[in-house]
Amino acid sequence: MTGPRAAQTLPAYRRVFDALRAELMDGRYRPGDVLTLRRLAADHRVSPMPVREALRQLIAERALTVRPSGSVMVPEMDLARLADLKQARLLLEGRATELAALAMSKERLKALRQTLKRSEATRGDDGALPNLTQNRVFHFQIYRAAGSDVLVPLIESLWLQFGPYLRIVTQRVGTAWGTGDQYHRKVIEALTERRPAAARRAIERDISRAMDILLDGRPSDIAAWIGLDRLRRQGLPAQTA
Amino acid sequence: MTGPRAAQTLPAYRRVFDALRAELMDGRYRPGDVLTLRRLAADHRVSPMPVREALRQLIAERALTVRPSGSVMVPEMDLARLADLKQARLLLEGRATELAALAMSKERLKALRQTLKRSEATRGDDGALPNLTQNRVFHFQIYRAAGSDVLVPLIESLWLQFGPYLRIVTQRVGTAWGTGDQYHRKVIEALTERRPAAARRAIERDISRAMDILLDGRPSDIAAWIGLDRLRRQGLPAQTA
DNA sequence: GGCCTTAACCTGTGATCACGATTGCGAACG
DNA sequence: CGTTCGCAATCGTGATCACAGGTTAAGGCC
Repeated sequence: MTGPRAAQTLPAYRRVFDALRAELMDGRYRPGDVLTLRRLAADHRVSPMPVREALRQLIAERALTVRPSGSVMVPEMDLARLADLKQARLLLEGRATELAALAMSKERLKALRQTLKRSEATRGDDGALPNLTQNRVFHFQIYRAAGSDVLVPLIESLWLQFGPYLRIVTQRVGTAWGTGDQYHRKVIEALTERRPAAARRAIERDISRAMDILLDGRPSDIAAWIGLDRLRRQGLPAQTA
Repeated sequence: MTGPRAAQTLPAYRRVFDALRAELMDGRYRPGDVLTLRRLAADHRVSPMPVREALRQLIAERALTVRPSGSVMVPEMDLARLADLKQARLLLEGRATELAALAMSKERLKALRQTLKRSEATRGDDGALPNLTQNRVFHFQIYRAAGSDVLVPLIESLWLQFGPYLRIVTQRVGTAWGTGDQYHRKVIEALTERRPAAARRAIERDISRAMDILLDGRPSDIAAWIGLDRLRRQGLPAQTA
């Protein structure tokens, strides 16, 4: 278990990378969380070395940041940066959706409708996690259909950056998140009719809705989400700021 | 020389990363070049380990790709991907320039004009390398002025991707590259007058001009640039395809 | 009793080693 | 002379170890 990938086996650093990436994008980590090498190595039953390689990749994607001491943590960000991320999302995902409207095949449209159905079916389940995953699948099915191998990785980087804040959305809106499916329906409609501008506007509304919940001027929710750990790190009693 | 950064000393993997990144962006490597760990380690007088970390970051930025065997190489790309990169550049750098036109300060404008002067001064020097570097400095001075910490890294990723092909431009156009400065003058003009739309159009023309040289339907130049190594790798006699 | 010091632990960094897959070069064969 | 086979050098991967900076918490001193 040491040489290059043995036929079908992925290298250890790849497995760790994929696992962390998915967890970050689905909001399983919280801003400010510190990831230590030996801890992650023990979790994944590998030596610290493959973990280092995986973390380096995630750092390059802006999914993680390096603290002055050298340790790695999930980025914290202010409202200005979230607004910046929102604008970048509108730009890139809007364009990708336009391109998808021109290139979308019948098969992909069918698969997209199935994803929407699955999302509606899991609504109201125990946690927000399944819905978040379904939402991610929905969006990237569209973006991949755009046929741009350049845009998709850039968009993935954006999702990795706001991923740790994404769970706030589902926590806040609760069942109201189900209405997100309605935006998705509009997107599918425009894609079916091959109307790029309409599809872009629909996806922009969906993005704006989600990001505006974070930007809503109610920092108490963000504080509740990221604050616990930060307060705990500072040794203060765990009470809301 | 082993612990975390000793006050002012950057870690080894950071030094290797910065060096490789600059070399890639300025086109010092050719598409298809294979980078081996032990070779780079010897070049930078470090062990293979810091090199691995540096390469992982560059792979995540799409500046390098992993071959099936696991070794790392400078990506090769076809015209379709170059066209894709061009579109992404127009989108992201166009937007960044718009933002810069609104936020550009007098000091930054002055620095920008100095960069242009330096570029005009080095025109006709021995190699194309100084001009490429000046060109890069010029563009990123603008993009950084946009004030978006999200957009700039994405644009950097794009530059890293077409960097290995960039030298073809200067090889082809020769002294005609000097006229690139004229496009840059137009950009400065629009930025000075705070006209975002005009600034975007000007930078788009500059980008299109450079990328179109690569897309010009004359693959012989690209073949001459990337072909030597590829042919050599395939064991064929080194003659133009 | 409060504050400062100090020692032990934990962190990331980097080198070295072992292992197996890959690659390339040379020889032997067609 | 061209092709193919095989061996040897080289490659990437991953584990282990040593080291130094940073953090924490306990213990001693004022």
